[in-house]
Amino acid sequence: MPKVKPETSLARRDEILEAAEICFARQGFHQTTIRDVIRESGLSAGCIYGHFATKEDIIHAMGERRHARDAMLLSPRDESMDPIATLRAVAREFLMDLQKEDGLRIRKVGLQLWAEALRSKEVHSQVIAGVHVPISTIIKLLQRGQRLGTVSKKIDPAIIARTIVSMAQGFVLQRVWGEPFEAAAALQGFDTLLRGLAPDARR
Amino acid sequence: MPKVKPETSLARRDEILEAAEICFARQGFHQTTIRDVIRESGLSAGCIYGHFATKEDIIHAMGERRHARDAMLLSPRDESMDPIATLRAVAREFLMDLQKEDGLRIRKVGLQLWAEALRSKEVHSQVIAGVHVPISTIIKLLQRGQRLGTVSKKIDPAIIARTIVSMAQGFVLQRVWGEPFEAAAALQGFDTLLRGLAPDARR
Amino acid sequence: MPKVKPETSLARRDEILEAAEICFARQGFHQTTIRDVIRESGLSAGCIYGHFATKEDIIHAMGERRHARDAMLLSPRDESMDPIATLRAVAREFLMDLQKEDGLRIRKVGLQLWAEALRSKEVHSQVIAGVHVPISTIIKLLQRGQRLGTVSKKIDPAIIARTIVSMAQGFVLQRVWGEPFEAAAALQGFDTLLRGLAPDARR
Amino acid sequence: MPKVKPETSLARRDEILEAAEICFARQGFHQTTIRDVIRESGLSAGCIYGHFATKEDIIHAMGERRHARDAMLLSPRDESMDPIATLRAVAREFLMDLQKEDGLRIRKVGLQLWAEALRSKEVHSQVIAGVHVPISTIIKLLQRGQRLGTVSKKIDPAIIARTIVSMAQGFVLQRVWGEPFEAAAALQGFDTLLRGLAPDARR
DNA sequence: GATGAATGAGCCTTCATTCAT
DNA sequence: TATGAATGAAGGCTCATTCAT
Repeated sequence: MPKVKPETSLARRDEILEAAEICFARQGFHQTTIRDVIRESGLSAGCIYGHFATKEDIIHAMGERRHARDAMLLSPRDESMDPIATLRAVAREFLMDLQKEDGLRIRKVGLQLWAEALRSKEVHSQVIAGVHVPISTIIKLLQRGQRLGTVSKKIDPAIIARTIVSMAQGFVLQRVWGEPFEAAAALQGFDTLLRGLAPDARR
Repeated sequence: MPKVKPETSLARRDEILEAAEICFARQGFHQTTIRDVIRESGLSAGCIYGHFATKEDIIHAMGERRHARDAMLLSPRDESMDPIATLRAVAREFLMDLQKEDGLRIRKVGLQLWAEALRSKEVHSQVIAGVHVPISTIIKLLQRGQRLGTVSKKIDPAIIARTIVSMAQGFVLQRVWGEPFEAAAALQGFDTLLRGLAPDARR
Repeated sequence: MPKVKPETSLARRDEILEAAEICFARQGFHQTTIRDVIRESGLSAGCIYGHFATKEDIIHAMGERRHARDAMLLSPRDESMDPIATLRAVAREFLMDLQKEDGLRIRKVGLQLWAEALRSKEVHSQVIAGVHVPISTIIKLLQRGQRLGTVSKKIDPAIIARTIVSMAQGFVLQRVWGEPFEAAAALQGFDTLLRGLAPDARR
Repeated sequence: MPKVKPETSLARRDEILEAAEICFARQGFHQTTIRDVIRESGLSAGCIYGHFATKEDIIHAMGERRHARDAMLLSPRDESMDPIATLRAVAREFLMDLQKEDGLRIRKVGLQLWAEALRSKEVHSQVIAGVHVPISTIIKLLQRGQRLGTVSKKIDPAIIARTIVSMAQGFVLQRVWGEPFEAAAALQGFDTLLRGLAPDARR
């Protein structure tokens, strides 16, 4: 559909997405008009429609962009480290990113996408795929922890992975709403959960 | 604004909200047209606008409705029970509600509201108020737990309360997306966190 | 069309017209809603539609009302007086009426009717009929003046009658717009015209 | 507000106003729908709203247009001529214009504006401004006439100016209603008034 | 007769998208 | 490729009118 060769000006595409992201974070998808994106980007309608077939298309590209950013944030790292420590490090990085201005902005768009996933099959797939990346990473870490004996063998890695991701999602919500839930505090909450993973934690 | 006397037929108002909820859950606020609500409710445009001044107004009323439902779900209960057990019971009830058809439906609308809170001052207030109800309930339970010695004195009740709420929010997200994260599994994850609250849990 | 016997409650009809007049003077016909009239009259929609078949009907009744008032204002008087003096007396009375609050109000509605006459055959007839009353009265006065020798025989009574009515209409316009054109000044202008009617006025 | 650059195609703006004028003269402002203007102009809704923010805006622009046309009609002319003769010439031109098809049409819209002036502050200002142009022109002519001795020193130029304008307004009314009051007849009436201005006209 | 909730046609306006330049 | 005026389907909302009580 895009009428220009993809490689010719990915820069232009990015320019558009950047402007769209600003608008989407500020007003949501459906309150953002193409004219808003035009104004924000300084480009013209024709130009935007040369790079994206529909507004929906821009939303999908936005989803990909978010996905890519997350994948980078949660990319594979030093496998020699202790799994629990790795988990904590990743969580820390994730939470720190939420403190930054543009980390927050993309999360606001992310929340829109979460809602949009209820309506759009395509966005739903993106969101689910996006969630499965950290889940499987965490599962692997927990399994390694169980093998190493630092994680209780009684817990189900799949369940805990989803639990951890849930917590992260909730942190995101409270952050984008501007609630006073800083990275340090969130990390304390996370640590409490980690404590519950210890092999001999009482019940 | 309402063109009919407020005391007349709150039932009619509810009828409209019921229809709107079905539409909103299915298509989102902005994809739902008043015509959709008209079709779903079997009423006329004029009648709807006799009870709500604008579409936005319907969204706000929807927010109140959700808020009310949550408050009921998390209403005060037997104070003689062990705080941790109480916490677990509330969590259980909340998760069971998510399994039911209309519990799910209202959560889908809730997700829309979470997103809407980024744009609308009014919805934002509602959402924040809605979140503060369980937070303060949980804080009180944790403080009682600390006094009774069943909860570690090292944890900060406010932080843990927010962490628990975060987890719940994440559970909701995964449920409304149709992810395979059932109540029982979610409860296991919750229990893991509770374990981390125990007074002598290792650090 | 009115569903109540006409003689039963002309008072109720008048009540409605009174309220409508207030609304019409304030907002014009088309900006006035039936709800406005309902609010102003303290009656109900059903009641109003029991006395008038349509909103258009109310406008027509309004026209009749205005017509009647004008006919009264310009009703036949002492025929023994000097025609020019009579003319002046009528003009004076007319102009004084315009200084009064409710005289002004009905003229505002009258202006709406003048405009409405362009669209509605029915209102057009009313307006024309309303204009012909003073015209024929004035023609008769001028003809008598010509017979008596106080009015130049060179002038055409029909033309001067229309000219006088034109002046009066213009006075009304400026009054309803709130322009500083008081009765006394208008009367001076009128006198200047009368002077031009004198049998030996030079040219 | 305009979504197209203001300098681009004033012609298009005029095209819209032309179509609107036809509709307004035929049906009045409030009976004219945007659809009517669309049909009459052959343009689209979007296009019209690219040039005018609201329907009200079109009405205001219409007022300006009428104002401009009047100013042109009554524009300054040969100052060496006798003031009374000038006055008569202007009146003549004005009355002849009323005989023409489009002169009549714009006067019909003018009548709507006169009525609208009761409701709209903005239209009111336009109408008043429009009326003040001829008034001040006439005042100056009369004052010059008084200096030259062709106009009685006893009359108040301001009052007579308003009187003359009143007469003109009344002529307009009768013309737009289709009354048999032709330019020649109206001019006779006007002459009668002028006669009353002569220095030695009897009192 | 009176009430007022309900009706529904239709209005003004927006906005995603196209296309001649 | 880029531009931006133009398109027109569709949305939110109003309001004259009806009718069961």
